[in-house]
Amino acid sequence: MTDSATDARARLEQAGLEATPRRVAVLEALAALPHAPAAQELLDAVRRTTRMDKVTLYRTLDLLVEAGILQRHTGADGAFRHCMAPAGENAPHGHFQCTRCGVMTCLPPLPEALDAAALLPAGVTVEHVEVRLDGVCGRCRQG
Amino acid sequence: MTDSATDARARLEQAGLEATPRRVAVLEALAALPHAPAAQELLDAVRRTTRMDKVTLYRTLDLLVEAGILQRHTGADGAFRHCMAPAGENAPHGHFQCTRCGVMTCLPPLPEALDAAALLPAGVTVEHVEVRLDGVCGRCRQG
DNA sequence: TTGAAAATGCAACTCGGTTGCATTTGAGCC
DNA sequence: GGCTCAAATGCAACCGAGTTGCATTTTCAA
Ligand SMILES: [Mn+2]
Ligand SMILES: [Mn+2]
Ligand SMILES: [Zn+2]
Ligand SMILES: [Zn+2]
Repeated sequence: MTDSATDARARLEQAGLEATPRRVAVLEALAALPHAPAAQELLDAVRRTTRMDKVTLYRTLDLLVEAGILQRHTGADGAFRHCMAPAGENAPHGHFQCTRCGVMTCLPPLPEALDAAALLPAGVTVEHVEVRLDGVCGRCRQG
Repeated sequence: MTDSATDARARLEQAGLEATPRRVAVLEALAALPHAPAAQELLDAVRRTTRMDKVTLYRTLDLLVEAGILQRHTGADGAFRHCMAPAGENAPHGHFQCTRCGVMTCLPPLPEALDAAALLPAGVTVEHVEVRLDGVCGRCRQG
């Protein structure tokens, strides 16, 4: 049993969720990827070790987002990406997405400047802040 | 001929695009809406005055975004929204989207704090900044 | 061991958006 | 006013991400 699997189990049980093989596999695959993958890429990664239907993946992602273990972000292409929520940390972070290869990478925590709710119309409540920088990554820019 | 139609024609011709009835109708409908609609809502609005196929709308939106007349933004639900790009202004603005009714509203120009490319990995080029605040709007919050 | 609840798989479906191709429109020209 | 040809539009079929309903399997507690 790898320690990443142990970590995955710990986070699941800590959230009161059953540590099933697919859920552990999803968390392990996600931890092994250096970026925030789309569902299809994550499914491919999981399937290298575990048989899983795409419906199960989508249901698992819903569950993990609901439990606060994962964060869901909107890609410039309209497809969702998921990344690990830093454990015990609640500072939101933004993402960079390459318009050529589509890879989305996590950025360090945002400056507080964004919390400036001064911009907001009156009477609204903000639950989530999404910041995405779109451009060309080093590799696609012919690095 | 309303002056909003005249404005629409002006912007189209200024961009070197033919001012066809559908294009003018799309720009007029968009200018009349107080927010950044999804394609279906925009199509409904246009159809109150003009017969238009959804494919024509999507092609028109592509064209207007390409010409810099419209901006395209990703909604929290994965569907795109479009809003008028302020003429002659290039400061990016963010959006607020209500998680209950789905309405997306434009916000005033962003503070410069976001341009802090200090957060970025080396070798990347940023072309577009997308900022979206998700929460509950005044009306849905039972105003 | 067994029974019920939860998790998973499979097929069919929805919805936003796209593609190919036939038809119509309209600006430039006579 | 009538041609001409490219651009614009409509229609049908399609695509991919994500969802729903329901049958089957797994898990865990009694
Ligand atoms: Mn992230
Ligand atoms: Mn806007
Ligand atoms: Zn790239
Ligand atoms: Zn609302």
